Amino acid sequence: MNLQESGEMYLESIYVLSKENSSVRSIDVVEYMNYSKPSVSRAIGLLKNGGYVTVDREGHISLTDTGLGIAEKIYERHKLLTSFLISLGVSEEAASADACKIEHVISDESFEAIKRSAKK
Amino acid sequence: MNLQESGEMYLESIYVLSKENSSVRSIDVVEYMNYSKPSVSRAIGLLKNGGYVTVDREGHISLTDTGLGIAEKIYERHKLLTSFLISLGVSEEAASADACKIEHVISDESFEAIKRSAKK
DNA sequence: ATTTTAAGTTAGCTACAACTAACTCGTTGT
DNA sequence: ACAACGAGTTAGTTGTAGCTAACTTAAAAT
Repeated sequence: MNLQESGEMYLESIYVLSKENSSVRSIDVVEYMNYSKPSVSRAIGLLKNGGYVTVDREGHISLTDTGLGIAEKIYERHKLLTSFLISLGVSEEAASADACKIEHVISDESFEAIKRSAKK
Repeated sequence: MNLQESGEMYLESIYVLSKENSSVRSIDVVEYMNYSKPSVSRAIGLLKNGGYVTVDREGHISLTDTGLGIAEKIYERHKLLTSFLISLGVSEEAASADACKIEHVISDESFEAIKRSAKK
């Protein structure tokens, strides 16, 4: 199973929610992402199927090692790309929205280059 | 008709091909984008329908003013984002590939900010 | 104890955008 | 004249990823 952009968004959302709350259920993802319950249900099913999350009998969603790795990577990109754009004078809202798009499509090579340049 | 990312790619391709050759037909787009003939046929139909291109009875595709405006905008983004990434030490191939993704999703605000920073 | 609510699932729809197979139709070659 | 080829279209399929409507099931409230 190869993860699509949408899968990465779900993992990132679960990751962020995990940091804010003690447990994450589908309904939390529904509210956070503003998607319908069936859309989230289906997506979580795919992520479970692909070995990116586990769901216990109470519906608590946990990231697997693989899932956590991806979520952390995307989240790091999101934060860094956002602050990079802000440093160029972009508004917070636009920076975050654009980071959200770019984080899924940029190569490791380009991301690392931006990261290096931002560190200086 | 609201233009999707794929529509922008077609317009950009037609624009680039127009600069290289005297006329552009569907088959040229097929070869350039490495898509099937029906995919290109359908896409050109949509672009024609949306007022982005015209096609004469010999199959020669021309950009309308609207289509040209979009193509130029995307192409400018492509060039600038590519050279921006290259200036950060990214390889030409990765820079171009990433620019190709980012050019469709970045906001005007962020693009202008990167443009300003690249000019210095 | 029964009703109501919350959470999740099933079924089926829509849109986008690629694909193959097979067709038309006009130009070129023999 | 007719076969072959090139360009384009039609029909139908696939995959991704949203959606609504309607269902199940378990927990909470009356």
